[in-house]
Amino acid sequence: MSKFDDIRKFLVEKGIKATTQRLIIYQSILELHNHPTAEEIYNKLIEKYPSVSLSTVYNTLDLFVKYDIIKTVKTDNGIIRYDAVLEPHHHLYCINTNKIGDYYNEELNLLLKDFFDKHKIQNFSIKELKLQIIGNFKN
Amino acid sequence: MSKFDDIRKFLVEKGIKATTQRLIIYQSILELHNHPTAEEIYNKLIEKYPSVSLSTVYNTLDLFVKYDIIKTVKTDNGIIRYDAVLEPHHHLYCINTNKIGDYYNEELNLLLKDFFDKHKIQNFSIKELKLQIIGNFKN
DNA sequence: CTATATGCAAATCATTTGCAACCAG
DNA sequence: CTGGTTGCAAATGATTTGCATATAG
Repeated sequence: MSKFDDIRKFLVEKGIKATTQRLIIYQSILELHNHPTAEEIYNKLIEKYPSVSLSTVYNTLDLFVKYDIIKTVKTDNGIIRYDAVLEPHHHLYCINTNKIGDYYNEELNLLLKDFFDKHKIQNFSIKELKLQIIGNFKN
Repeated sequence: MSKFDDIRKFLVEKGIKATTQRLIIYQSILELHNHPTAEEIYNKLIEKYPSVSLSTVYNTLDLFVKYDIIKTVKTDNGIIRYDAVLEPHHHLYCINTNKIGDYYNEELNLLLKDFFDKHKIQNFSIKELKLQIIGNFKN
Protein backbone atom coordinates (compact mmCIF):
# COMPACT_ATOMS: atom_id res chain seq x y z
CA MET A 1 0.00 0.00 0.00
CA SER A 2 2.03 2.92 -1.32
CA LYS A 3 1.33 6.45 -0.17
CA PHE A 4 0.51 7.18 -3.82
CA ASP A 5 -2.44 4.79 -3.90
CA ASP A 6 -5.01 7.33 -2.78
CA ILE A 7 -3.66 9.97 -5.16
CA ARG A 8 -3.81 7.39 -7.95
CA LYS A 9 -7.43 6.66 -7.10
CA PHE A 10 -8.19 10.38 -6.88
CA LEU A 11 -6.74 11.10 -10.32
CA VAL A 12 -8.62 8.19 -11.92
CA GLU A 13 -11.86 9.38 -10.31
CA LYS A 14 -11.22 12.79 -11.84
CA GLY A 15 -11.02 11.10 -15.24
CA ILE A 16 -7.32 11.13 -16.13
CA LYS A 17 -4.64 8.46 -16.29
CA ALA A 18 -2.55 8.10 -13.16
CA THR A 19 0.98 8.27 -14.47
CA THR A 20 4.06 8.43 -12.28
CA GLN A 21 4.73 12.07 -13.15
CA ARG A 22 1.20 13.09 -12.28
CA LEU A 23 1.38 11.26 -8.97
CA ILE A 24 4.63 12.87 -7.92
CA ILE A 25 3.59 16.32 -9.17
CA TYR A 26 0.33 16.20 -7.26
CA GLN A 27 2.15 14.87 -4.21
CA SER A 28 4.63 17.76 -4.45
CA ILE A 29 1.89 20.38 -4.55
CA LEU A 30 0.42 18.89 -1.39
CA GLU A 31 3.80 18.83 0.35
CA LEU A 32 4.67 22.37 -0.77
CA HIS A 33 1.26 23.45 0.56
CA ASN A 34 2.19 27.15 0.15
CA HIS A 35 0.76 27.83 -3.32
CA PRO A 36 3.91 26.99 -5.28
CA THR A 37 4.89 28.21 -8.73
CA ALA A 38 5.65 25.75 -11.53
CA GLU A 39 9.34 26.38 -10.95
CA GLU A 40 9.10 25.61 -7.23
CA ILE A 41 7.31 22.35 -7.94
CA TYR A 42 9.93 21.43 -10.52
CA ASN A 43 12.78 22.19 -8.13
CA LYS A 44 11.26 20.04 -5.43
CA LEU A 45 10.67 17.18 -7.87
CA ILE A 46 14.15 16.93 -9.33
CA GLU A 47 15.60 16.30 -5.88
CA LYS A 48 13.94 12.89 -5.87
CA TYR A 49 13.18 12.37 -9.55
CA PRO A 50 15.92 14.05 -11.59
CA SER A 51 14.46 12.92 -14.91
CA VAL A 52 11.15 14.83 -14.91
CA SER A 53 11.05 17.70 -17.34
CA LEU A 54 9.88 21.25 -16.70
CA SER A 55 7.53 21.13 -19.66
CA THR A 56 5.88 18.05 -18.18
CA VAL A 57 5.32 20.02 -14.99
CA TYR A 58 3.65 22.82 -16.96
CA ASN A 59 1.60 20.42 -19.07
CA THR A 60 0.48 18.52 -16.01
CA LEU A 61 -0.46 21.63 -14.06
CA ASP A 62 -2.54 22.86 -17.00
CA LEU A 63 -4.22 19.45 -17.16
CA PHE A 64 -4.91 19.46 -13.42
CA VAL A 65 -6.51 22.91 -13.71
CA LYS A 66 -8.64 21.73 -16.62
CA TYR A 67 -9.88 18.73 -14.62
CA ASP A 68 -10.56 20.75 -11.45
CA ILE A 69 -7.83 18.98 -9.51
CA ILE A 70 -6.03 22.19 -8.60
CA LYS A 71 -6.68 25.92 -9.12
CA THR A 72 -4.58 28.87 -10.15
CA VAL A 73 -4.20 31.70 -7.66
CA LYS A 74 -4.34 35.28 -8.90
CA THR A 75 -1.10 37.20 -8.42
CA ASP A 76 -0.10 40.66 -9.60
CA ASN A 77 3.41 40.00 -10.86
CA GLY A 78 2.88 37.69 -13.81
CA ILE A 79 3.89 34.48 -12.04
CA ILE A 80 1.23 31.81 -11.79
CA ARG A 81 0.78 30.04 -8.46
CA TYR A 82 -1.19 26.86 -7.84
CA ASP A 83 -3.46 25.70 -5.06
CA ALA A 84 -4.45 22.10 -4.34
CA VAL A 85 -7.22 23.12 -1.96
CA LEU A 86 -10.60 23.11 -3.68
CA GLU A 87 -12.77 24.01 -0.70
CA PRO A 88 -13.85 27.67 -0.66
CA HIS A 89 -11.33 29.78 1.21
CA HIS A 90 -9.66 33.17 1.08
CA HIS A 91 -6.07 34.24 0.65
CA LEU A 92 -3.58 36.22 2.69
CA TYR A 93 -1.14 38.08 0.42
CA CYS A 94 2.14 39.11 2.01
CA ILE A 95 3.35 42.42 0.53
CA ASN A 96 6.96 41.79 1.57
CA THR A 97 7.50 38.19 0.48
CA ASN A 98 4.76 37.57 -2.12
CA LYS A 99 3.87 34.46 -0.13
CA ILE A 100 0.22 33.49 -0.12
CA GLY A 101 -1.50 31.89 2.85
CA ASP A 102 -4.97 30.44 3.30
CA TYR A 103 -7.78 31.86 5.40
CA TYR A 104 -10.84 29.83 6.30
CA ASN A 105 -13.86 31.28 8.04
CA GLU A 106 -17.34 29.96 7.52
CA GLU A 107 -18.91 33.00 9.18
CA LEU A 108 -17.22 35.26 6.62
CA ASN A 109 -18.49 33.07 3.77
CA LEU A 110 -22.05 33.34 5.07
CA LEU A 111 -21.70 37.08 5.60
CA LEU A 112 -20.61 37.56 1.98
CA LYS A 113 -23.24 35.21 0.57
CA ASP A 114 -25.91 37.00 2.55
CA PHE A 115 -24.68 40.40 1.38
CA PHE A 116 -24.90 39.49 -2.30
CA ASP A 117 -28.24 37.76 -1.88
CA LYS A 118 -29.51 41.15 -0.75
CA HIS A 119 -27.45 43.23 -3.19
CA LYS A 120 -27.69 41.63 -6.64
CA ILE A 121 -25.27 42.99 -9.24
CA GLN A 122 -27.05 43.80 -12.45
CA ASN A 123 -25.65 42.15 -15.58
CA PHE A 124 -23.37 39.88 -13.57
CA SER A 125 -23.95 36.39 -12.23
CA ILE A 126 -21.69 35.40 -9.34
CA LYS A 127 -19.97 32.02 -9.31
CA GLU A 128 -17.46 32.50 -6.55
CA LEU A 129 -16.36 35.04 -3.94
CA LYS A 130 -12.75 35.23 -2.82
CA LEU A 131 -11.38 37.82 -0.48
CA GLN A 132 -7.83 39.07 -0.93
CA ILE A 133 -6.48 39.94 2.48
CA ILE A 134 -3.42 42.03 1.71
CA GLY A 135 -0.83 42.92 4.34
CA ASN A 136 2.09 41.19 5.93
CA PHE A 137 2.95 38.29 8.16
CA LYS A 138 4.33 39.31 11.55
CA ASN A 139 7.37 37.36 12.66
CA MET B 1 -6.08 75.01 -21.80
CA SER B 2 -5.26 71.54 -23.08
CA LYS B 3 -7.04 68.48 -21.77
CA PHE B 4 -3.63 67.31 -20.54
CA ASP B 5 -3.21 70.22 -18.12
CA ASP B 6 -4.87 68.53 -15.18
CA ILE B 7 -3.00 65.28 -15.80
CA ARG B 8 0.24 67.29 -15.98
CA LYS B 9 -0.57 68.90 -12.66
CA PHE B 10 -1.52 65.55 -11.17
CA LEU B 11 1.78 63.92 -12.18
CA VAL B 12 3.83 66.81 -10.83
CA GLU B 13 1.92 66.66 -7.54
CA LYS B 14 2.79 62.97 -7.35
CA GLY B 15 6.45 63.93 -7.64
CA ILE B 16 7.44 62.96 -11.19
CA LYS B 17 8.18 64.94 -14.33
CA ALA B 18 5.25 65.41 -16.68
CA THR B 19 6.64 64.23 -20.00
CA THR B 20 4.58 63.82 -23.14
CA GLN B 21 4.73 60.01 -22.99
CA ARG B 22 3.57 59.97 -19.39
CA LEU B 23 0.70 62.29 -20.18
CA ILE B 24 -0.54 60.23 -23.09
CA ILE B 25 0.00 56.92 -21.30
CA TYR B 26 -1.96 58.08 -18.27
CA GLN B 27 -4.64 59.52 -20.55
CA SER B 28 -4.88 56.17 -22.35
CA ILE B 29 -5.37 54.23 -19.14
CA LEU B 30 -8.23 56.56 -18.26
CA GLU B 31 -9.80 56.20 -21.69
CA LEU B 32 -9.37 52.44 -21.73
CA HIS B 33 -10.99 52.41 -18.28
CA ASN B 34 -11.30 48.59 -18.35
CA HIS B 35 -8.06 47.61 -16.60
CA PRO B 36 -5.89 47.36 -19.70
CA THR B 37 -2.71 45.34 -20.18
CA ALA B 38 0.57 47.01 -21.21
CA GLU B 39 -0.02 45.70 -24.73
CA GLU B 40 -3.52 47.19 -24.94
CA ILE B 41 -2.24 50.57 -23.80
CA TYR B 42 0.55 50.41 -26.37
CA ASN B 43 -1.86 49.51 -29.17
CA LYS B 44 -4.12 52.41 -28.30
CA LEU B 45 -1.19 54.82 -28.14
CA ILE B 46 0.40 54.02 -31.48
CA GLU B 47 -2.83 54.95 -33.28
CA LYS B 48 -2.21 58.58 -32.36
CA TYR B 49 1.46 58.58 -31.45
CA PRO B 50 3.22 56.00 -33.64
CA SER B 51 6.64 56.80 -32.20
CA VAL B 52 6.17 55.68 -28.59
CA SER B 53 8.00 52.50 -27.70
CA LEU B 54 6.63 49.47 -25.92
CA SER B 55 9.47 49.53 -23.41
CA THR B 56 8.58 53.10 -22.51
CA VAL B 57 5.06 51.92 -21.80
CA TYR B 58 6.39 49.22 -19.48
CA ASN B 59 8.86 51.59 -17.80
CA THR B 60 6.19 54.22 -17.32
CA LEU B 61 3.64 51.79 -15.92
CA ASP B 62 6.23 50.52 -13.42
CA LEU B 63 6.98 54.10 -12.48
CA PHE B 64 3.30 54.94 -12.06
CA VAL B 65 2.87 51.92 -9.78
CA LYS B 66 5.88 52.97 -7.73
CA TYR B 67 4.45 56.49 -7.26
CA ASP B 68 0.93 55.26 -6.43
CA ILE B 69 -0.55 56.74 -9.58
CA ILE B 70 -1.98 53.43 -10.74
CA LYS B 71 -2.20 49.91 -9.33
CA THR B 72 -1.70 46.44 -10.71
CA VAL B 73 -4.68 44.12 -10.71
CA LYS B 74 -4.17 40.47 -9.79
CA THR B 75 -4.95 38.02 -12.60
CA ASP B 76 -4.42 34.29 -12.80
CA ASN B 77 -2.97 33.93 -16.29
CA GLY B 78 0.36 35.71 -16.04
CA ILE B 79 -0.74 38.91 -17.74
CA ILE B 80 -0.55 42.07 -15.67
CA ARG B 81 -3.47 44.50 -15.82
CA TYR B 82 -3.50 48.09 -14.58
CA ASP B 83 -6.06 50.20 -12.79
CA ALA B 84 -6.09 54.00 -12.59
CA VAL B 85 -8.67 54.05 -9.80
CA LEU B 86 -7.04 54.44 -6.40
CA GLU B 87 -10.17 54.56 -4.23
CA PRO B 88 -10.91 51.27 -2.48
CA HIS B 89 -13.12 49.08 -4.61
CA HIS B 90 -13.63 45.47 -5.57
CA HIS B 91 -13.35 43.63 -8.86
CA LEU B 92 -15.69 41.61 -11.03
CA TYR B 93 -13.80 38.91 -12.93
CA CYS B 94 -15.50 37.52 -16.03
CA ILE B 95 -14.67 33.83 -16.49
CA ASN B 96 -15.49 33.90 -20.21
CA THR B 97 -13.70 37.03 -21.38
CA ASN B 98 -11.09 37.71 -18.65
CA LYS B 99 -12.45 41.25 -18.52
CA ILE B 100 -12.34 42.94 -15.14
CA GLY B 101 -14.97 45.37 -13.90
CA ASP B 102 -15.19 47.55 -10.82
CA TYR B 103 -17.57 47.17 -7.91
CA TYR B 104 -18.11 49.92 -5.36
CA ASN B 105 -20.15 49.46 -2.23
CA GLU B 106 -19.44 51.32 0.96
CA GLU B 107 -21.72 49.06 2.98
CA LEU B 108 -19.62 46.05 1.92
CA ASN B 109 -16.41 47.85 2.92
CA LEU B 110 -17.81 48.56 6.37
CA LEU B 111 -19.07 45.00 6.72
CA LEU B 112 -15.60 43.64 5.97
CA LYS B 113 -13.81 46.14 8.18
CA ASP B 114 -16.16 45.34 11.01
CA PHE B 115 -15.66 41.59 10.53
CA PHE B 116 -11.88 41.80 10.78
CA ASP B 117 -12.02 44.20 13.71
CA LYS B 118 -13.82 41.41 15.55
CA HIS B 119 -11.79 38.55 14.06
CA LYS B 120 -8.12 39.45 14.20
CA ILE B 121 -5.80 37.16 12.23
CA GLN B 122 -2.83 36.11 14.34
CA ASN B 123 0.59 36.80 12.83
CA PHE B 124 -0.87 38.91 10.04
CA SER B 125 -1.50 42.64 9.86
CA ILE B 126 -4.08 43.70 7.28
CA LYS B 127 -3.40 46.63 4.96
CA GLU B 128 -6.16 46.21 2.44
CA LEU B 129 -9.20 44.05 1.68
CA LYS B 130 -10.25 43.37 -1.90
CA LEU B 131 -13.05 41.07 -2.89
CA GLN B 132 -12.76 39.06 -6.09
CA ILE B 133 -16.26 38.60 -7.46
CA ILE B 134 -15.86 35.82 -10.00
CA GLY B 135 -18.58 34.94 -12.50
CA ASN B 136 -19.76 36.30 -15.79
CA PHE B 137 -21.34 39.35 -17.33
CA LYS B 138 -24.84 38.74 -18.69
CA ASN B 139 -25.48 40.22 -22.10
C1' DC C 1 -1.58 -2.97 -28.97
C1' DT C 2 -2.83 1.77 -29.23
C1' DA C 3 -3.86 6.10 -27.72
C1' DT C 4 -2.04 9.11 -24.70
C1' DA C 5 1.78 10.99 -21.94
C1' DT C 6 6.52 12.40 -21.64
C1' DG C 7 10.82 15.01 -22.56
C1' DC C 8 13.81 17.49 -25.27
C1' DA C 9 14.85 21.58 -27.73
C1' DA C 10 13.15 25.30 -30.02
C1' DA C 11 9.48 28.86 -30.16
C1' DT C 12 6.74 32.26 -28.17
C1' DC C 13 4.91 35.65 -25.03
C1' DA C 14 5.47 39.11 -21.37
C1' DT C 15 8.63 41.90 -19.36
C1' DT C 16 13.26 43.97 -18.25
C1' DT C 17 17.69 46.00 -19.10
C1' DG C 18 21.96 48.54 -21.17
C1' DC C 19 23.09 52.27 -23.36
C1' DA C 20 23.18 56.30 -26.60
C1' DA C 21 20.29 60.14 -28.03
C1' DC C 22 17.04 63.45 -26.29
C1' DC C 23 14.52 66.97 -23.73
C1' DA C 24 12.12 69.10 -19.43
C1' DG C 25 13.32 71.91 -15.74
C1' DC D 1 23.19 72.86 -19.14
C1' DT D 2 22.36 68.54 -16.91
C1' DG D 3 20.31 64.69 -15.09
C1' DG D 4 16.43 62.17 -15.77
C1' DT D 5 13.68 60.07 -19.69
C1' DT D 6 13.10 57.72 -23.94
C1' DG D 7 13.63 54.12 -27.48
C1' DC D 8 16.03 50.65 -29.65
C1' DA D 9 17.69 46.11 -29.67
C1' DA D 10 19.13 42.53 -27.09
C1' DA D 11 18.46 39.79 -22.69
C1' DT D 12 15.71 37.51 -19.51
C1' DG D 13 11.92 34.98 -17.36
C1' DA D 14 7.79 32.32 -17.76
C1' DT D 15 5.26 29.40 -20.42
C1' DT D 16 3.99 26.78 -24.71
C1' DT D 17 4.59 23.83 -28.63
C1' DG D 18 6.26 20.13 -32.16
C1' DC D 19 7.61 15.90 -32.50
C1' DA D 20 9.89 11.47 -31.60
C1' DT D 21 9.99 8.07 -27.82
C1' DA D 22 7.97 5.71 -23.94
C1' DT D 23 4.20 3.76 -21.27
C1' DA D 24 -0.58 3.04 -18.99
C1' DG D 25 -4.71 0.71 -19.63
